[in-house]
Amino acid sequence: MSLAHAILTALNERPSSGLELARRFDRSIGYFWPATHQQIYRELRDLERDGLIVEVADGGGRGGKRTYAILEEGRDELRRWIAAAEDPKHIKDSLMVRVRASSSLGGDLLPEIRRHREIHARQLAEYEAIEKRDFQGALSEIRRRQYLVLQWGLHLQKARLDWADAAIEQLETLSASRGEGPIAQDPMIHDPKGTS
Amino acid sequence: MSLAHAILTALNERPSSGLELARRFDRSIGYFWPATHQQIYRELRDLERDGLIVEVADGGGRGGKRTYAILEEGRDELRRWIAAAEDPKHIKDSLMVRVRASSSLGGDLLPEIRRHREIHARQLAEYEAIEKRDFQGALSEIRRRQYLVLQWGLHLQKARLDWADAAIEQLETLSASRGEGPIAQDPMIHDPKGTS
DNA sequence: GGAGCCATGTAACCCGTTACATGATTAC
DNA sequence: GTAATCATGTAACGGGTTACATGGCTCC
Repeated sequence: MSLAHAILTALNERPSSGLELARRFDRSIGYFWPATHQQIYRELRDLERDGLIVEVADGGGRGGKRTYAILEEGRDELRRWIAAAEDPKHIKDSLMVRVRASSSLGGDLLPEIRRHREIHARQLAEYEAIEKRDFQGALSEIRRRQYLVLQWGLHLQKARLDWADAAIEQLETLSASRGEGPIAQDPMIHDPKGTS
Repeated sequence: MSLAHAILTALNERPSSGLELARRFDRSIGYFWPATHQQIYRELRDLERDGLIVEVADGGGRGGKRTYAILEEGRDELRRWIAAAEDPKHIKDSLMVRVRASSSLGGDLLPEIRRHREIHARQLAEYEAIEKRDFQGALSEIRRRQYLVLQWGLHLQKARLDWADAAIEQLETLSASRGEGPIAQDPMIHDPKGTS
């Protein structure tokens, strides 16, 4: 239920058209709430219908640029949402499921983990470049809060990188001691309490 | 597209009924691929239709327990999927969007961040308990791979905890120096290159 | 025979994904 | 005038969420 709120946040910073929002979502806000232009257009329609935003400087329908701005009702809704309690969502991570699957089925995950390692290293470098470029020296309060968001990105990518490095090391020493192949014939795994 | 694979992974470890799977998904596998019983029943139906699993020890329809086991075709599909390249998915994090929103709208996020801190501290403690209980001393290869998955859980919760602690500290020193309330009257924010 | 739980299932809705369609503007 | 790009939009599908329905078993 929060693509709407992410869009309200973006429009609260600056009135924008759908495509401008889509492009802004490729960076900054989109790092933590990605969205395609199709989703954004649908949501803009709904937000306008609900009276939280308005179209300004109308430029007609298909093909013409439509710029939207947030209304006071939209800010009210944003304030309400900021203050609301909302638990962190569980993260889906197919790589972890595959590691788990490989523990009973075998298979060489090293190339894939190395590939992910590089992706996270690149993302980390990108965040660090943003940090150097935009968050040096004395910061306004607004900027300091934006910095907090970037800091989470840095933390997350570092954690992924650390995990990948540890995993690569552990799997290399494992595969050095034997040839690859299925690890277990028996599908049952060791599970002392039957609660796995 | 990988709830099916998560279920195949679970069934490869041990044949199970729908509800047993749902319960197993509340722990272990479900930490990285959560699923409700409704999803699981739907997926079991489709997997059986596609010939990747079979019902064994049939107990009739509504109200009777149905136990499923993986077929060799299911294992083939799992092997194929383990080896396939699949990029890490972007993570949606509504707390980060709210921090960003609060940077132009104001609002006190400290209570919410403290609440999240406690949730992550509890989850970390849970993972550490599992580590102590199940991953001490010499480990089989199977168990070592399962340990890798747990290690990612530990990394992730530690990163969240660290971020929360840093955020709490920074926001406390900020709010100590002024009263709460909107930070900016002007919805436009500082954005040197217009690329935020 | 009713309360509570185990177990499977249906239905409606929302959101995200993918593929495609169409109009407007600019560059040559 | 046509190709490329900007910009908005439609349609179909699939997965996840929530609420609810139903049958069977056990305990008292």
